[in-house]
Amino acid sequence: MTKASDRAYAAIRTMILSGDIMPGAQISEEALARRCAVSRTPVRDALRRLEADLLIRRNTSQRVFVSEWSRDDIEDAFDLRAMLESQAARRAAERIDADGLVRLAAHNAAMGEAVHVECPDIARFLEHNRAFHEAVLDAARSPRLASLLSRLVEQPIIWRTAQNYDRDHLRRSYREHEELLEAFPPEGRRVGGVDHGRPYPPRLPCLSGCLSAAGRIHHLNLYTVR
Amino acid sequence: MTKASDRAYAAIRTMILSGDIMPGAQISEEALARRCAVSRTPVRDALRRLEADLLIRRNTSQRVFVSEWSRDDIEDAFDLRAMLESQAARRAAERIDADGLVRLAAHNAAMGEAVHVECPDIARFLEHNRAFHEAVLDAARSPRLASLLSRLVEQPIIWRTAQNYDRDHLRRSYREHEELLEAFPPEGRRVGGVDHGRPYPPRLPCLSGCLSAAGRIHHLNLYTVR
DNA sequence: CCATTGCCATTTGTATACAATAGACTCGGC
DNA sequence: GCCGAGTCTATTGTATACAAATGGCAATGG
Repeated sequence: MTKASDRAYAAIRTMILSGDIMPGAQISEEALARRCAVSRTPVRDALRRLEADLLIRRNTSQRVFVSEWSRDDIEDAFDLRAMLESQAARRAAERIDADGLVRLAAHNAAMGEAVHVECPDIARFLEHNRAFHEAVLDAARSPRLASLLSRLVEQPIIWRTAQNYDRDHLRRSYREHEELLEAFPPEGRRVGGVDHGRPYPPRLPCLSGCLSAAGRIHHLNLYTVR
Repeated sequence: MTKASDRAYAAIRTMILSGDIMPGAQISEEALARRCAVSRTPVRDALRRLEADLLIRRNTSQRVFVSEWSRDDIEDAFDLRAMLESQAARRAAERIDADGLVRLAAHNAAMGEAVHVECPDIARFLEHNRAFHEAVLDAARSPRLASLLSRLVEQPIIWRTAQNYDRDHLRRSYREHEELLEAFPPEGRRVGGVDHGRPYPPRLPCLSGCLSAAGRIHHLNLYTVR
């Protein structure tokens, strides 16, 4: 049996990400407890975690509301994510082992397969994409970076954007992941600032996001050569 | 009367930052509750917040330990802080108002007074330094950025470093803050990508930290022209 | 009509009791 | 002596009762 607080966390998080409770809405501990069929104690626990995730906020008297997202917030979240993912890639380039490179390649290959067919398997693509990013973050070996980034990658606006990717977006992501992989030098060739004539650490790709004039996100990209 | 959970949070946090409980040590909820003279409930609350601050970690069975810091962790924390403070300064440059500029100048002036005398007032310097950074972050108007950064600025290693600044470090900080202030264009001159012949947004200073060979931090700087 | 005050309902904060669990330890069996 | 099963203890997880505080609302006075 999983813990009640974990169930509550997952349930409330899903409610927020899916838009089941609207941004700006107040949510009371008791109401959530009833919906999750647990007592207030694990709900309180879950709310603290969701607060750290920035999915909820508290007013001055500790009442809880679902976070709202202004256009400025969204741009900011993209900028921050871009910076942090770049940092992850830089660190990963210095630390990733042969195994890690294999795993990255496998995930990206699966992404390619999922999208280079008549009827793309979006769900499969997104899952391997997520795993790819997770693997890069893993190779970066920075719990702090992982902790900060996890607060950003699953924000509602980014999550919803991913749901609306079309095939071109997906192929672009795939291609850019390839570039990142090529930029990672193999293990053991990382001394003296040079890797086979190329400077080391390499000039790495970074994430990019495109915001349309209306504030709708067209393409949250992943790794793009800058 | 302040809330018990706030008191517990502050008390435990101080224990950790001051080294009163050693890094790596296990801490039980009940023991903390006794030391803080509150029940376990507010302690649990405090622990969730400290977890988000990365001051504690949990093992697989949810037991709580004070975070440990490897040299790699420390470098990483500095890099991350540098990135995030830079981002804050960039955003602040586009958003800060006349009032904000005045406040920044006042804090830096106070820092200068505190350190350009025979017997520097370190505590006063550090307080205004903190306020200066807070004001920049405030002007950046990004709750997300503020949330991420707050997880990094008060980490034990950085905190202890600040306690050991000597007068030269302090003067260097002061000077570099001046440079940052000069780089901020006044309100109303921020259109068209040019501010009186200088490109806008300006190439902004960023934070820098110096790590000695032994892993001891010599100077955590604040804003340095890059 | 508006502002102020006091009351009430709602919501969060805290303590405590008890349940569940993980890790340590003991005691046999081999 | 070593290994494993079972037990025991320390620690965390959950429910619940009650306390405190906040915000809304209505009554009252100007």
